[in-house]
Amino acid sequence: MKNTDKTMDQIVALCKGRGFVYAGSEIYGGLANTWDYGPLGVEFKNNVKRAWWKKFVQESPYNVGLDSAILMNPQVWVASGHVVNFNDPLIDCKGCKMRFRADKLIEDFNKSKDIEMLVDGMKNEDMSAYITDQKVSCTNCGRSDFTSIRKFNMMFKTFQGVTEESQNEIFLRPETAQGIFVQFKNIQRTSRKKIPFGVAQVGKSFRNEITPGNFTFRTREFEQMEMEFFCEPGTDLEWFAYWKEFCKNWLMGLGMREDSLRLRDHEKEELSHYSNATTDFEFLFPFGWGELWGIADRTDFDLKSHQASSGENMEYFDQEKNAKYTPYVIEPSLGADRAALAFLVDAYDEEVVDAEKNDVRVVLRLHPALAPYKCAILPLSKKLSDRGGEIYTTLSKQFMVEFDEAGSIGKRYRRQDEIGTPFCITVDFETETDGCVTVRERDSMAQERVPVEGLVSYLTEKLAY
RNA sequence: GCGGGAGUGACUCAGUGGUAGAGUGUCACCUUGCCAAGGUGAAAGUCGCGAGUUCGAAUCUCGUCUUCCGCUCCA
Repeated sequence: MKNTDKTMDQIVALCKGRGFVYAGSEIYGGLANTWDYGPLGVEFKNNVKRAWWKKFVQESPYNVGLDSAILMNPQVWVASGHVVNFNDPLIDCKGCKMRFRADKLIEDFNKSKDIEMLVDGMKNEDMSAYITDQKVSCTNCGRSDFTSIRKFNMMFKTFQGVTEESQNEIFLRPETAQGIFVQFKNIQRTSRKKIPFGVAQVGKSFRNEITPGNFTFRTREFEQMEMEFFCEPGTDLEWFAYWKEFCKNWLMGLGMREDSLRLRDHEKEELSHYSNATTDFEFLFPFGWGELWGIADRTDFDLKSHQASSGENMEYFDQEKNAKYTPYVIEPSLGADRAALAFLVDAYDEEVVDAEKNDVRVVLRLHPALAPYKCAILPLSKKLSDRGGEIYTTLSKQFMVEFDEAGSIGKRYRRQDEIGTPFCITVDFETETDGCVTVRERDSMAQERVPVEGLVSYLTEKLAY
């Protein structure tokens, strides 16, 4: 089943119906584009994050972790360029009330007139003047009568301080990366890491997106899994290629399908102000290709900015080479919610069992490492519940497992298939005499007889990744 | 913000003026002994909210809120 044959509605329905993701604040009518991860969703998303951490921190000889604060000194965002650059110049057509991004409007206008011009970096006043002078017209109604340009900063603001007079305006971080940069010296010193090394972080970020949507794909509150990899200038492109491959392998290792993924290198003109190479990992969602993972060579932009802004020396001293330099940075930045959604979409499958009876088996073919439950214990009869309960107690010390004795065995298999449980264990009447249970595998539906004593090691081996 | 849809039990919907119904799902009991839908029963909705018209509103009118899709993107 191809991803484009699926609909987001199917995914959303499954998520809500089985407790992966609910709409936020639902009893109050909701709050647009907020989502809560339910009992299965939190397991699943945690597994995604855990798998990432395992690959990028635990198993990596280069990397260490960090968990920095969401609230930071506002000066951080001045230095990073977010105060200046992280806002969109919005402009409204007075005629039809359509809203545009001023730079986009000019670009589209120029394109239609075959005018070559660099719009990026234009000041708002200049854009305003250009729009008036050139009689740039509204792409919707054709009139050229616009409001002035208003800046729309995408950072969430809040206030710190108890009394109103003492309150300081601060921001919720729009990316986790800066937390890493500002702690670069501390981390380097205390971890005794030598360049090249990386710092990984998982955490919430907030962006006041003008257009959120597509379920959990673009939300204003989201979770990132970012790494900043510090390397010697000149070796950055090499490392860029290395991490690109590394990231791809991680996705493939967790069962992402090859035809769901494509890599797109940014053109020179497309690169952001801090980058000299960027590659987007795009995933084929039911609504089309969407960015999943951005890998950027951020050069020494951030460390240099913070050094200039804070006065703190951010250089690294290479003992071996007896040289001082500001490291270059490779940043693979992945959205945890997006990654989770991508794996979910990829895994979703409908299997027609009997077309005449309209019988469809929904299977979530999740990689076992990502599945909320690793295994379900299903006693064939309620008379076997006690034995099943004992097995549950044993296994639950090692794995996230479920126990279900309600309904026919077939129905219970279906329930587990739908939430991606890779293994089901049935306790039957032979269990008492031969000490074995039947382990049934989700995708192949193959069954195997396994001794109860050997279950933990059996599953451990099966679940290793 | 603009344009267009939509709000009835958890889900899908029926009900167009006489004060709510079905299927699915959930739960209990029985049945079932390895791949859904067998039986009996139960819980669950002030029909988004407010006002108006009317003897009477889920149903008509107005307002309001929420949500979804599209538009301005890039984790």
